[in-house]
Amino acid sequence: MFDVKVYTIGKRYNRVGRVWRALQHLLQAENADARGCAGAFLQHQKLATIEDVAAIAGVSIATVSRAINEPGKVADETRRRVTEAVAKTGYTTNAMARSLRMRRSNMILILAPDVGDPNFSNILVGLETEASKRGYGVLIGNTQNDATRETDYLRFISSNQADGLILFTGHLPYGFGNEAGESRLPPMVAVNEPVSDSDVPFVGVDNFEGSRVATEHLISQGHRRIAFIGHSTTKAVNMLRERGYRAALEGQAIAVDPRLILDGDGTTESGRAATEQMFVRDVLPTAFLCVNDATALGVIISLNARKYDLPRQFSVMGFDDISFASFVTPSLTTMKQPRLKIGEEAMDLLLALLAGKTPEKKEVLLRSELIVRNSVSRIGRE
Amino acid sequence: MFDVKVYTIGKRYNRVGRVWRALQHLLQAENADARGCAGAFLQHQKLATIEDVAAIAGVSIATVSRAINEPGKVADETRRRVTEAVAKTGYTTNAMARSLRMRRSNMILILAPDVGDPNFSNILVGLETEASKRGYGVLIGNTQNDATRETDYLRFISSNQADGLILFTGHLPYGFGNEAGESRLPPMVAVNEPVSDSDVPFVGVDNFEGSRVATEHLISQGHRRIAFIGHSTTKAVNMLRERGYRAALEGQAIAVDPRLILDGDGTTESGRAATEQMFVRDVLPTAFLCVNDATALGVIISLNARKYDLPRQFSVMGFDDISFASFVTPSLTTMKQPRLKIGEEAMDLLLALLAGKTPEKKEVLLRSELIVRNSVSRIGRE
DNA sequence: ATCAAACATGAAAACCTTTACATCGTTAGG
DNA sequence: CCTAACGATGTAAAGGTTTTCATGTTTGAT
Repeated sequence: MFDVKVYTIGKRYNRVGRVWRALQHLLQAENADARGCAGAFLQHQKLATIEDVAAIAGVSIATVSRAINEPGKVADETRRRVTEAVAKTGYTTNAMARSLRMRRSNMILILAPDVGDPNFSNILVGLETEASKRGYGVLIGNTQNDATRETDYLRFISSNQADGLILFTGHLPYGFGNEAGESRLPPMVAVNEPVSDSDVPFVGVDNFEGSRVATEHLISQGHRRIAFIGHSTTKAVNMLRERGYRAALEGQAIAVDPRLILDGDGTTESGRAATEQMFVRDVLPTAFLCVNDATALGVIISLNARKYDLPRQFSVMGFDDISFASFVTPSLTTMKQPRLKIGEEAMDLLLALLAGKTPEKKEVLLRSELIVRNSVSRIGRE
Repeated sequence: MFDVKVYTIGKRYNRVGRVWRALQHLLQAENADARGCAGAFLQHQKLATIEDVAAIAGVSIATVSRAINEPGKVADETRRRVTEAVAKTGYTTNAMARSLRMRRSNMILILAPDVGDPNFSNILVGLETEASKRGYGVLIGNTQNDATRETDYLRFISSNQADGLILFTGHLPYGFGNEAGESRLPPMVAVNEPVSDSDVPFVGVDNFEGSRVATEHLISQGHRRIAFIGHSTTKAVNMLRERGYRAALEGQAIAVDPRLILDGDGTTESGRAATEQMFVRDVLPTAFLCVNDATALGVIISLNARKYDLPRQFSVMGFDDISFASFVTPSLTTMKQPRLKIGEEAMDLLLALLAGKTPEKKEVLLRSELIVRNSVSRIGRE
């Protein structure tokens, strides 16, 4: 009994305090107005709160909240008054309070080893576009493959500042699963590279298929001795692209010559080194299929340095279609990754996960597109 | 009197509620533990709160907060107990609650017309690195020069989700100053392009000086007839670079030939168009100073198409040193923008503004660096 | 006319911190 | 011995939402 009474008085007290505060705000707002725009750069301006709006509209804050978030649930007339009050005060929901209450920040953290990577940026644009369209914000973390930084970024997750995670890194961030309390993985989606040894959903290009198409293009131009530059036993992407290459050759009943398959880690330097090695060994192809554009560039540089006339004497094909592919001489024939689309699909998938849906597939593979430029020619005299 | 009594009881009640809740959390945590890692992907896991920590350490939540944020203010023994409790629970401060209370989110919003722009990414890396080092997070907004999107991103500012703003856009975001309540500008710093008609602090490269150095380099190679490609009456960057070009010529007492100054908006296409125009008019320079690398690329493509031997017959110089500059044939001699440094300085300045400091300068200009490659040669027979 | 269901709104709890103020014990200075 | 100052800690308010539950009102069916 006593408790109940206390309660009631407590309520009253509280309510009065709120209204009073609301009035304070209004007064301050008017003052600020009178002062003109002088305080434009002032930092801790009092912004209008939901209470100010409620006071003006003559309703409770609950109603204001509903009018904004579930317009169908309030009477037309009330909604009109609230809308008007919002306009008058310039009210915007305080996202912090909202997130605190809803335990959801509507933010996505993107972890990438290097934001400057040309392969990265357009995927990022896609991610950002889709997120923004759906009312989410995008937080970026540039890890530079540094374990400390990766761990550090997890604070965004554990402190509720981000609801989900996009991984460009190809592995789970260090720092997950160390401490008992730390082991909580947020919903996440991998992009660019699949996360090894895990069931993290992946969105990316179909590397096997793309590489097969690329090889078939070379074959269609009459090439039979096609080198593959970029063999690797560790990089998943390289392995898939090599498999596509092999599949295409086998499909056309062309024997795979192991001397035409050279190691490479996907850097320009590795492309050049591999080419030089071929000349040293004197086992030459008529066409080079490179694991990516950067490698192809190395090959082209090496061939140009040896004064070969491209693409007459050698054809070179890349993969990815990164920005400089069209600027090299000869401009690079390659497979274009649908980066924008990859970003959009990945974000879409992540938001679905956040909404509690279980995706039907753990892997979304998009088609790459053959971009014909000038680095591949029909095989001629040679 | 009565009020006071009510108050006291209210407190007790509240306090009991808190402890009870804290115990609940602990129980749940143990349960979760017992269940193993099954709930790894579970979304709304209850995380440990400051109250759990307080309960375990046997202190009040205020003390926990102090132990974490102002370690000097609590006794050694207490601090030890709190630290231990934090470790045991895996507690992380809830950033939302913290931001709400402190009215500060420790987030910076970056507004850029196109995140994919090669000029952009390394500045972004610099911005991000510095922000992260100082405990700030970085939120990106890709506006695509769309007024609607720019306005839309302001919600991050007005909803307190970001404390400051980095502008790549060269203008204030649309939507500021429209409504009475909307006119509040957060602290901001411009980068890449200064914001016209405003006193927004700018961090960037010294375009005038850089362009002067570039021109002098061409002069030092014996060139006297130097074209400037990229004249503009609207773009501040173009205007500054043209002024640097003129200053260098005048410094060496070389007359400025207006027929050698051509319009250009900084795109590759504009570089090509300008070059073609020169051949049509038959007023030819020995060297092309281009307003940026993209323009230079257009010039090179055009000259290559006309089968000129570069750099023997024409020298071409760029500005920016974007990623493909070293891959073009001939590789591009250019002025390198210290992008990482620009990003770091800009973020440093913004954080200083946020801390309430008034910067001494409204403009931080960094030196660009001459990168000598193969597109410029000493003038020879011609 | 009666009752249930539907509808519109309000009250207050909950989300989790930080911090001004109060309290209490200890120490130093007079 | 008294007081002041100080150091360590606790109490509760404040920050601005969303949402459950309760309350009162209207509608519709019987």
